[in-house]
Amino acid sequence: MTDEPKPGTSWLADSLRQAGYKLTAPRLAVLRVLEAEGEHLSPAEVLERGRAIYPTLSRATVYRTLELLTGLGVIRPIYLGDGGPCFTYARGGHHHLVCSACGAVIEFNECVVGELAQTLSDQFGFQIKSHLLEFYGLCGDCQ
Amino acid sequence: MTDEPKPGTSWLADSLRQAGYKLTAPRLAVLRVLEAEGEHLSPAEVLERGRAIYPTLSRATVYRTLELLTGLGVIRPIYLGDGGPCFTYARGGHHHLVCSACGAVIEFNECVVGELAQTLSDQFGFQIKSHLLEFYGLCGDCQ
DNA sequence: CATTTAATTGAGACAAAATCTCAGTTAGAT
DNA sequence: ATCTAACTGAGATTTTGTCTCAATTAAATG
Ligand SMILES: [Zn+2]
Ligand SMILES: [Zn+2]
Ligand SMILES: [Zn+2]
Ligand SMILES: [Zn+2]
Repeated sequence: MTDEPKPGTSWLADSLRQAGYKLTAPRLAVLRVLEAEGEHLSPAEVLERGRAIYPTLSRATVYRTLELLTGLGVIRPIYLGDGGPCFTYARGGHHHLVCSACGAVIEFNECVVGELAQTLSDQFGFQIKSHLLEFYGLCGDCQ
Repeated sequence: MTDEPKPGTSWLADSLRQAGYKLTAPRLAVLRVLEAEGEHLSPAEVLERGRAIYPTLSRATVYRTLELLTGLGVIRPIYLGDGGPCFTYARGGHHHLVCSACGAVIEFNECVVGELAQTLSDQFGFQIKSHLLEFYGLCGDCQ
């Protein structure tokens, strides 16, 4: 028989477990939501989708779990200019062009911060896990 | 007689006027607050300080004015990890090291995105006015 | 497997932040 | 001076986030 895909085997779940937290059903629901679409999810969206998996999931647990994962540095909040915060994986980089006028967000891939990250790491004794590079301005349509 | 320093003569005021908006007393109060300390101001702080200048300033007007200036691309919201958004001038760059665990924010000055900005500008037809570069990780104390 | 215990939970009260409505006011054009 | 669309404050309303507490539960232990 092949190994059954145990629940709680993922980067996020491992992070929680290694930090000594319990892997409860409500938490696993939140993790599954984040893993299914780990980009730009607002707390409200996490709650809504999480309840599709675990119907009694409470708002408080969503906030508590997001806070927990943020503190562990595996996800992090960002603002996209359209209102409240949303959460994304805190791994590697996120690169956006954001239009001040219409709110459009374009993602790009070129990244130029590798060396700087190393320099800052040394200079400030900071252990860098991820970064966000955003340019603000006007998109073609809005100029 | 020398020219009296007319109200409504500033980068922010000029932006509003040129876009065809009225320069009202409540708006000027908000502008004065932003100009006095144009960094990292939350809407609540803007309201509080604005009322020291124009006592009946309303919360709604603060939000409306911040939204207006954001749409014009002269200020913009950023998230510092400590709660809600705050607003800063949308001119030049902002550079932060943010600790995921304790929320500490360190500012740095080295900037490496000039060329990339030009490239993206050309590639996407985007008119870039400002940028935000943030590194996330653990500060020396929290490692 | 049964017991134990501290971590975690949901519900709902609560607080804070943001949005909306509308009658009255005003900047700026004419 | 007049006019009018833009703008305003007050307060109702909605949305978002926090807190408390009794009940539940994961996981360690024997
Ligand atoms: Zn646009
Ligand atoms: Zn990058
Ligand atoms: Zn720290
Ligand atoms: Zn820069």
